[in-house]
Amino acid sequence: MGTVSKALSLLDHFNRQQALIGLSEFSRLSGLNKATCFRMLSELAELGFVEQVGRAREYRLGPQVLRLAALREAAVPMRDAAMPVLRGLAQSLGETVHLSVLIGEKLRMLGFAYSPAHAMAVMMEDTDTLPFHATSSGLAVLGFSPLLFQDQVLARPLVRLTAQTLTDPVAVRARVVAVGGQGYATSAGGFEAEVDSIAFPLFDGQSRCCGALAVAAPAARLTAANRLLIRAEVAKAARQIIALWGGQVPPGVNTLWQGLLNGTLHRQIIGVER
Amino acid sequence: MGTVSKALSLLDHFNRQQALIGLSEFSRLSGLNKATCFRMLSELAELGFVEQVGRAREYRLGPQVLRLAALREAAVPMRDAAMPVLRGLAQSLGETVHLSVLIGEKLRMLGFAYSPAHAMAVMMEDTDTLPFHATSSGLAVLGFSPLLFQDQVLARPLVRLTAQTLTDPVAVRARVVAVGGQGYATSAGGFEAEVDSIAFPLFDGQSRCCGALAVAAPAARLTAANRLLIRAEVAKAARQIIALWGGQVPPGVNTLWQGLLNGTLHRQIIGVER
DNA sequence: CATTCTCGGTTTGTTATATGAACCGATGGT
DNA sequence: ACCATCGGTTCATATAACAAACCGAGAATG
Repeated sequence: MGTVSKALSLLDHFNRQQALIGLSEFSRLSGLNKATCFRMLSELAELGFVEQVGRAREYRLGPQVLRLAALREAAVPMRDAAMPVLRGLAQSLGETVHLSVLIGEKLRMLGFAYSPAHAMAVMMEDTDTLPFHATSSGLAVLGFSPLLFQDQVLARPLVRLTAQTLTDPVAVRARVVAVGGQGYATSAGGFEAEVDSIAFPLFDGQSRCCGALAVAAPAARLTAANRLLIRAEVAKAARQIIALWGGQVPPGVNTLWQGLLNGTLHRQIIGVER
Repeated sequence: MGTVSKALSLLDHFNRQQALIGLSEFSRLSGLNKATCFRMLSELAELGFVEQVGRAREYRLGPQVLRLAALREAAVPMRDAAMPVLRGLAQSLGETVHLSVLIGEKLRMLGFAYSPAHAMAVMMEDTDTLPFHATSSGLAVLGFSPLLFQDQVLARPLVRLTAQTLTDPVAVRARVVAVGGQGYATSAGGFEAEVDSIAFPLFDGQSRCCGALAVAAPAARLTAANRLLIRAEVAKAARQIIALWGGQVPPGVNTLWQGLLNGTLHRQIIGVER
C-alpha cells in the first residue's frame, strides 16, 4: 500500500461517534507507527483535510473536505440531488431510509433520513461501511455487479454479525442470484437482530450498479402488506435517484421493476375499493 | 513537500471550470512527472477521492469527498450553517456574497450566493483561492491575524491583478492596520476592475480570525448610502455566522461593530423620517 | 509530593518507496 | 502516411517514509 493510501485511510477512522481522534489513538487504530501517523496527520492538517482542536490537540476532519465536496456537487450533483428523495421516502414510509454508494471495493453510506413517525426507528449513525453479505443494500449491489466483483467480495471472510447472518459463501451466492432474478434485495436480521430491510440497486450512466437505496425497519412493523407498499415506494424512489444522477436502469431490471409497480398499483386500487 | 501533500495538491487543480482533468494535464499543471501523477491518481481513485470517467479516462472528484464532508458537517456544521445566511444576505442586498475560510496559509472560498436582482453581478465561479493583498476578504483576515502571519503573507510576492492592485507590501501593511482599526475591510477594483467589495472577518471559538464574509458589487452600484447599508447588513450576517459556528468576536472588534450598527440604525431612522 | 502512566511530538539510522526519463500502443487530427 | 498527444508502463536511482527510542508535559495514583 502506498503512502498516500495509508495517509488517506487515516481519515476512514473518523465516524459520527468518533469525530475527534488523538495521535496515539490513530496509531493504534491504523496499526501504523506513531511517527508515521504524526507526519501524515501534519501533512493532512497543512492541507486542511484535518485540523487540530482544543486542549488535547486531537484531530478532526478539516474544512478542505467541504470545499472539495462543494466542487464535486457542482460538477456532479449526487448527494444534494438524492437527499430530498430520501427525506420524502422516509416521511411517506415512516421508516429509516439510507443511501449507499460503491467506493473502491466498499459499500459506504452516503446519507440517510429518519422519520419521526415512530419512537423506535433504525439508527444509522454508526454505520459507515455496509457489509455486502449481511445487508440488503450489499446484496442488492452484488446482485447486479459483474461476477468478477462478486467473487472478489465473497472471497473475503464473511463476518458473522447476528445469529441470522449468512456466513457461507455458497448461501450468499444463492441469495445474490435470487436478487438478480427479482430486481431487489431483502435482508432479515443479518446486520442487526430484529431489523429487516429492503434495498434496490442504483445504476450509473453506463448501467453499472453503483449503489443502493434501502429501507430498514423493525421486523415487527414489516407485515406482508407493508412490505408490498414499501417495495413499490422504494422502487419509485430508486428510479428517481437514478434519473437525477443521469443513470440508466438495465433493460432487464427495468421490466422486473415494472412488474412490481403494476402489482402494487393493483393492490392500491383494491385498497381504495375496500 | 511530502508525497501525501503532492498527491492531495493534485485535487487543488479541480475547479468549477475544470471538473475533468486528464493525466497529462495533471502532470503539466502540477509540474510532477507523469508517472508520479499516475500512481497518485490511481491511489486516489482506489480510495474514491477521484474517479475516472468516460471516453478519455479523465479524472474528476470522487464520491469519497462527499462522505467526508457529510461527516465533517455532522461534527462541525459550518457550510450548512452559513449558507442560508449567505443566501439571505445576497437576497436582501441584491449583490453577490461570498464566504471564505483560512485553510493552511490560503484563503479559500467555501461558498457564495447570487442575487437575481440585477442582470450584472459579480461571478465567483472561477475564484478558488483569494489573494490576501487584493481582496477585501484577504485584508479583513490579515487585519485580525497575528503579526507573524501577516509577515508571512506579505513576504510572498504580491501579484498585480488589476491597475488598482496594491503590490507594495508597505502600502498593504498600512491598509491592514487600518482594517484592524475600523473592524472591516474594503477593496476597490484590486481583484477585478470595477468590482468593489466589503468584507468582515470571522472568528472561531478562540477568537482567532478564521475567515471572512464579503459582498462584492459593481463599483457603480456602491454609492455612499449603499455602502452604509451593506456594511451594516454584512456585519449583522457575520455576527450570525460566527454565532452559528460557536465563534467569539474579540471584545475590541465587538465594540467597533456596535458602532457601525448604531450608526446605521440612526441613518435608517432618518431614512424613514424622510 | 513523588511515581507512573499516557499524551503529543521529535530524533536518527536504515530501508523501502517514490521518482523521472524513456518507452509503448492507441487514437485522432492533418 | 504522418505526427502529436493521449493514458499507461518500465526500471535504475535517489529520496522520502519508516520504526524504535527518546522528550517534556500533564493527569492520575499512591
